[in-house]
Amino acid sequence: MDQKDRDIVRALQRNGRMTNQDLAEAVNLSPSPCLRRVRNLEASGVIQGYSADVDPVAYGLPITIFVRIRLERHNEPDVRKFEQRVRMIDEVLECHILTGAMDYQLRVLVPDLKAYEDFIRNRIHPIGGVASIDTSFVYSTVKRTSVFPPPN
Amino acid sequence: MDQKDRDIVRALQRNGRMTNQDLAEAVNLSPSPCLRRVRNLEASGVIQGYSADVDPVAYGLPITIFVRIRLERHNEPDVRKFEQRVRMIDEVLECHILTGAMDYQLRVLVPDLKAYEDFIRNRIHPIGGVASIDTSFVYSTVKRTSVFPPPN
DNA sequence: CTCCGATTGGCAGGATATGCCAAAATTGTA
DNA sequence: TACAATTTTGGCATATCCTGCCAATCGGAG
Repeated sequence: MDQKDRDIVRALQRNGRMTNQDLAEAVNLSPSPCLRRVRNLEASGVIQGYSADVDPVAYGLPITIFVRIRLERHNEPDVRKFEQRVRMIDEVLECHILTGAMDYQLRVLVPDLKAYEDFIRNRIHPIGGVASIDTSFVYSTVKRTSVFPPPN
Repeated sequence: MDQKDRDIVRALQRNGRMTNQDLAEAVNLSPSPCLRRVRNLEASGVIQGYSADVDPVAYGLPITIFVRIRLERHNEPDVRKFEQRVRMIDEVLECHILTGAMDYQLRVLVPDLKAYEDFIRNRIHPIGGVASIDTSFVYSTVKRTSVFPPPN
């Protein structure tokens, strides 16, 4: 993981479908060693995959919601059960554990408010053991990039 | 934006570098119309781009932070200035406006705590007009996907 | 200066993308 | 229901790109 690897990673974050030839040129390598570095980054798990960035509104999911959830009990079985169930919910694109009060923050995508009500009532509440739910709707997005900051 | 387009989108969210031939097979099309649909989705802005998914720890940015910021004044110039400055900060990968109290939520990536202190002191505070900052560190990530839920 | 390992560059064969045209399917209309 | 206009599809040929192999180069260590 040297400077050249970081250059490659950032170039592929900017455009994950650029040809290996263009990538090689962008990082001042010839195609062969460039491709080998990319394959190494993939095999070692630095590059976990590639994905299309899609406009959720155009796709039909105009409502993004950040949901913060706190559990009643923080014992192993309850935590495990909650996390396992959350992973299976398609509407949940992200779920992080935040330091502090054993809080979860979920990023949820739904087509309308009715779907969000369904999500809470039929997906979250049935899991059980939820102490509180705090809902924050995304009004608009000021910035969204997948390119990591350059290392200094 | 019919069902086939949605299938294409979700397949490319799962693997943004799959060949057009494989994609065509996955959505039951021949390569030609499949590629044309992809190009249309790109040209119409549904597919905004492609990016490599990179492990931030392996890259050297082990600390993810959600920062919630509230401004002192919500007038046009202050808001515009804040958003413009935030967009220029490399460490900020996301910035959303949350409904309710004109709050911002930022996703920030830094190598260590010192860098976060620098970020707050030298990037956020100099903007001015910030009333409060609430910091939540990500302890671990339970789920993270870029594939949208299927439409039902 | 010399040796050794790692990295690089170039080449050839195979796979993939892409533009074009005819065929098929779909939509709207009477 | 039948028909016509439009859209979408499938297949082919060419051009581009990927990828595995081998020799050449680079960078340290002794």
